[in-house]
Amino acid sequence: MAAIYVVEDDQNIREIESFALKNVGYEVEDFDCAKSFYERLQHRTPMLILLDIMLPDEDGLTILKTLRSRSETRKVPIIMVTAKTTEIDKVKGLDMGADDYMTKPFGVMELISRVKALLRRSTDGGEEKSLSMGDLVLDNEKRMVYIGKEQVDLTFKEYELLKLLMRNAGIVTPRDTILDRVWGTDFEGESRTLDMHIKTLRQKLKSDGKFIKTVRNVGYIMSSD
Amino acid sequence: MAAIYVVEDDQNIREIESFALKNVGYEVEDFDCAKSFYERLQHRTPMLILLDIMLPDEDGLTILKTLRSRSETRKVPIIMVTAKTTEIDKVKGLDMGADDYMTKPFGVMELISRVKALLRRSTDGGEEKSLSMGDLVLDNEKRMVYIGKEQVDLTFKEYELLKLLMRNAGIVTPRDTILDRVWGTDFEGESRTLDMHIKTLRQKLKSDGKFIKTVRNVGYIMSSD
DNA sequence: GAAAACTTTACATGAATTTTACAGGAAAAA
DNA sequence: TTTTTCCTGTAAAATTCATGTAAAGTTTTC
Repeated sequence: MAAIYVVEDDQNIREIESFALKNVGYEVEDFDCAKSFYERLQHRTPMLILLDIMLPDEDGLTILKTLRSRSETRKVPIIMVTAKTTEIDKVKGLDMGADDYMTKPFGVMELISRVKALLRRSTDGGEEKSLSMGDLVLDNEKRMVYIGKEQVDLTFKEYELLKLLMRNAGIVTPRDTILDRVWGTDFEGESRTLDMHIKTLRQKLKSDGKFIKTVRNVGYIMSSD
Repeated sequence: MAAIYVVEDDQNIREIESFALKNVGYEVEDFDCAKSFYERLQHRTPMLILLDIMLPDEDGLTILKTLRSRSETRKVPIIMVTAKTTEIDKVKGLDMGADDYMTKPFGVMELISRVKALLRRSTDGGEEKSLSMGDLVLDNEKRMVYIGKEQVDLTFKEYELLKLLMRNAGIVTPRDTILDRVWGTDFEGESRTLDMHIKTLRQKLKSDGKFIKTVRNVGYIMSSD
């Protein structure tokens, strides 16, 4: 699971935030300036960012704008944090695309509940976007399949086939149904086409290939046991 | 469907605009002065207005302000048109709430695409100021693309294509969608037009061209890995 | 009317898909 | 159990099909 990045120059506040979040199970990385934050961003994209508006080297709003313009971070939820109540209204008014705002000082509970709410919001919106089974993940947006971190290169039919099987994980999909859904209703004549694709799929999925099981005389089923 | 109103005193330009828009299927009504325009407005509200800044009887900016103050026209998308480049900056600076700006002379294709984009925007969301991926930057305000410091010269379609791909960075955009978004709904027949533009785009982006990946049987995806 | 932008045509290329042919092995029949 | 049958797995060859590319043609811009 990705981490939460805390960007805050005040050491005290940073530690409180960091501690609170770690305490409820999140992985946290913290930064005291924009520079180190940007550097880390090169290597890892967080699942949420807690961003202070006042930083020694760069204005929080500028950072926000930059993050929103980069494809890797465009969709990362961001909570802006500021000390002044007056300032927050100004910031909100600008509507720079932050997902939430908080004024310091704030309670630990408030922080946590806002983070949770935001994460819930950002994942619920993107439902059905991916399917997974164990370490096997099918990402429907990228149209890409992963075994853990490793990317698996599938052709069109292979992908459609796997998607169908994963959608129906745990229940048998008859051959006819597969041919119908993946190849189209009017696929005529007997041939080894489907078997062929199952074979290459199993091969490409390596050890995860065993998730695809043959149900003799009926079809195939995908299940993790 | 509602119409597009073209308000422009120069007969030549008015006819070109009018003709171009009608040609792609819009219903157009045109006016050579503010007076007749206002009269017509009493009876019918258009879905978009193309408004020249210089008119014989009333200043375009005044008209704009009036339109924005009336409840019936407050939300109608408006494109301001002006002859002088210097003037457009002034107008933009004032930020009177026009939705887009164009300087004469402009190409017919640009006009149509801006109209389409604006109509789409008025139903969808807004636009980003700039997009980036690695050292590749697309500046939507300057309407310009850079590889690091170096400026890349793109044609209109190339730019729109790249913008679409970058907006959807990380997710596959199907061919149909691309044709629909960049070329317009009514693009008929199979041809290699899209491939052609992809090819030149890849060429012009040099090493960054590899960010554009083809997803066989589906479309294209832009991603940095 | 020249130049630039865009589209079409025609063909090349190579990946994806299907076919063919046969091997292997589970279930059914003897 | 043994035999037979039928279904599925596999490999290699054949074919199909989507995309890439160049060049010519058309439209648009200036």
